Amino acid sequence: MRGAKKTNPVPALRDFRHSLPMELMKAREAAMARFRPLLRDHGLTEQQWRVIRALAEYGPIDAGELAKESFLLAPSLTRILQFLENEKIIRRAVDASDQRKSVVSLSARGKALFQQIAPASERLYAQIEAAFGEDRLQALYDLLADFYTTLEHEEA
Amino acid sequence: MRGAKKTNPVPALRDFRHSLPMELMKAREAAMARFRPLLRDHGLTEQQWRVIRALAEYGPIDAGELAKESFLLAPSLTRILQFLENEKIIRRAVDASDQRKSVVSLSARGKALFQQIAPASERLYAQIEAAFGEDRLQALYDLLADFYTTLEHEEA
DNA sequence: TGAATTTCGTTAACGTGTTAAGTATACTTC
DNA sequence: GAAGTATACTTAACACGTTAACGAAATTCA
Repeated sequence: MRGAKKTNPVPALRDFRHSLPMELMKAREAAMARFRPLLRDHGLTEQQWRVIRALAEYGPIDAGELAKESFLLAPSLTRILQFLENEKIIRRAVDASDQRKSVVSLSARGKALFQQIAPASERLYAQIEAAFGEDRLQALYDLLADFYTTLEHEEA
Repeated sequence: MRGAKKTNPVPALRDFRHSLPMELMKAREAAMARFRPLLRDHGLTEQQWRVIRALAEYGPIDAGELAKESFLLAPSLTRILQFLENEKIIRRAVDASDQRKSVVSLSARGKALFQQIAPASERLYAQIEAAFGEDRLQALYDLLADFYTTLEHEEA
């Protein structure tokens, strides 16, 4: 199917399978399927892990920044932070200069959890890179970045 | 903000932003953001629309096939079919030769709904194709297909 | 035939995605 | 400095994603 030339220049309706959002979803699902068991072993969801990773990289930051870095909507982040705080994986403090803001950081337990999961996560990632090829993976990254940058800067 | 790398609180992992599942998610989100308003105007979610499209293309099929074509898990499809049946957009009948199977098809109303939405959906799609470029879009399709094919045929 | 197994669809439980509305704090402006 | 506006986060409501368990019909096979 890859290089299939279309004999028909203008089909009435694009083939159902040729739906970009669906292709993106399938690719993402194929990748996530590799990570989910690892996270599950530690009682974490993919999104909770995203928050932990963001905190490990960007240190104590407020919830707004954290939402941007982990690409979560505010309501989702609220629920996730409630869970992580309950599990004592994160800590929260009100920003002294702006009491609306809540500054989030990893607790000692959160940092330990990160250290424990990160290496295995990296190994899985390396496995994917090896299977698909470093160059093609980079090409995919570049196209994806171009794609959403284009769409976001078009504003319909 | 984005570039402000502080001294690591925790030893470094691959740059957080270089997470393929997240890049795929962002690209998908950028695309879906264009379609959601249209669907919303018709009271449909993205997944409900996927089911309608699959039924429009593949005619009456059983729920199992429909789940595969629309890339939905069985429990999600069950809920969606309940909704669509309630709205009289689809019909269901038990398969005569296998009473476990439920054969689903679009009702007249469902077909009309499809005809009403499809052209606008195609226009939005053409708009994306024009903004990003037909050749690059094709390259993206190809890479994505290669990617999940590779991962699925590796089986970890 | 009859019991064990498999398959199809559903229900359940919990977490996230999405939109809208709400609350509290900060900012602006007169 | 009080009123109006904006911002940061939370809550609510509904739909889907994911996993597990369940009931009914089909299949296998003893």
